[in-house]
Amino acid sequence: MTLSEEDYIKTIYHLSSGQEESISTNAIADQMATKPSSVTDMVKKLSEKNMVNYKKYKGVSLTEKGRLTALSIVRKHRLWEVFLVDKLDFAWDEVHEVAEQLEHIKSDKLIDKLDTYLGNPRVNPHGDPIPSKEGVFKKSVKKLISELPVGSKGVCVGVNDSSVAFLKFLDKNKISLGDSLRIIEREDFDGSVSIVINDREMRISDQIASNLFLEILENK
Amino acid sequence: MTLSEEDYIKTIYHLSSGQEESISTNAIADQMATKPSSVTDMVKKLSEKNMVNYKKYKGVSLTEKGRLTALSIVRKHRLWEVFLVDKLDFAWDEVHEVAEQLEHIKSDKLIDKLDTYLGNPRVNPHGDPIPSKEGVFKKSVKKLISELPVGSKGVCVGVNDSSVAFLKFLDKNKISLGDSLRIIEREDFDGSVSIVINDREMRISDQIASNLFLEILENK
DNA sequence: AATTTAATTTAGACAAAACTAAATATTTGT
DNA sequence: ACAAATATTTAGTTTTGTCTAAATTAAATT
Ligand SMILES: [Mn+2]
Ligand SMILES: [Mn+2]
Ligand SMILES: [Mn+2]
Ligand SMILES: [Mn+2]
Repeated sequence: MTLSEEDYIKTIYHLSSGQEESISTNAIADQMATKPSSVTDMVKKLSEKNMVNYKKYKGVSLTEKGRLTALSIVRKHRLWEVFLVDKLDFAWDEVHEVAEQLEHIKSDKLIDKLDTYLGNPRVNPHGDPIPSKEGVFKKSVKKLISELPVGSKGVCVGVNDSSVAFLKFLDKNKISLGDSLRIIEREDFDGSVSIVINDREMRISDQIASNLFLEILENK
Repeated sequence: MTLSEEDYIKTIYHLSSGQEESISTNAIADQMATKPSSVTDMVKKLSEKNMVNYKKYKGVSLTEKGRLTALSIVRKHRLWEVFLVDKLDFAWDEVHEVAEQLEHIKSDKLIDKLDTYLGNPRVNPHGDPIPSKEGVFKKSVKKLISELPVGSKGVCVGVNDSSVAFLKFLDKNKISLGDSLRIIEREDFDGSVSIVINDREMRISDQIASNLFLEILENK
């Protein structure tokens, strides 16, 4: 697999987000900042190599072989991201570009040893799950805090309402995407929720709980 | 700079071993396992970019710009080798191939932080010096035991042959890089050498003496 | 259902980096 | 000095991955 082939496979994987979905030529071209005609060429080659299912004008989907290849690249990408943040002290938003290069280094031994060295992490600095060597990983499911039972644990990954007011509230209360959060108690009366976030306990209203997504880690 | 250009620059640097020497097309082709005609093409391109001085049929040498570029790649290569051995527990002879890939990762921040993380090492696991960010490095005054007179004292800093067999021999005989060593006597008949290493006297064959580098403290 | 619009593929071109075979320059040996 | 051997360059191809422009197919609108 060339670097370019790997990036295509990974993009197709991300666009189909684990599903069997058929991905369009234009969607891939947009995502990769390339031209649809280039995508057609590459997709034909990947089809020859049994990495994707492709029929003219009908879009493309990963074969099982392609899916496993994608997961192996995603595994490398996210392990390197952990390395950059945990060991080299990069900020979480600086790592993606470098990991985009490092994910293409060819050495099974390297990635095994890196995994061990990092303590076999299961998520990257953004909270995305890291597939195992065999391509198994905990599929992440994001849900609103208001929809989750007491005791749930997860990582803040998104907002439902992205109004300035809501984002300002998050800033003021030192809540950032990527923060770990646990639900301690829910008040039936008003739907307000006690949470522990970054080792700090606080109470949030139902309006807040209905606007903040948690990524829950469950077995796939 | 493309990956390929970088490998050419680095090869030219190593073949001229720091000197102003003019390097032949065939020497580069041999070293890189490629064809002389490919070298000619690349050398023309590097000349366009002011990385090398080139005149038809007269060989090639690095410009100052080319030399600094080479040193930056060597720096990355050797820092990654330290990382692989010190942090990931690779053996000496396993690191070069992976470092050959890692040296091409583009990120100044990455290599700065890696350098800090490793404790600003000045040599790689084979005892070769690591240039600073500015391209300055201590030119190694290391010599093979077989080339040194009786009475020489020094520190083991590198190996010539990094084969598994040789590294295993060193392990078995508790010889590590950093150990102090003194040459007691040399047998003319077979070139074997008596040494004192870590207050322990032993005799090593000419083959061993020809593969172990000392950094000299006193020469007498 | 016909027409317009959008998506996709094809055809032809290009740049990078490699190759082979042939031409040319340099070096070596007598 | 000159022929033979060797080194180097040139010319022409190949592969990979990209592009533009044109043709074709599919989808959306009237
Ligand atoms: Mn990333
Ligand atoms: Mn990538
Ligand atoms: Mn090396
Ligand atoms: Mn390399």
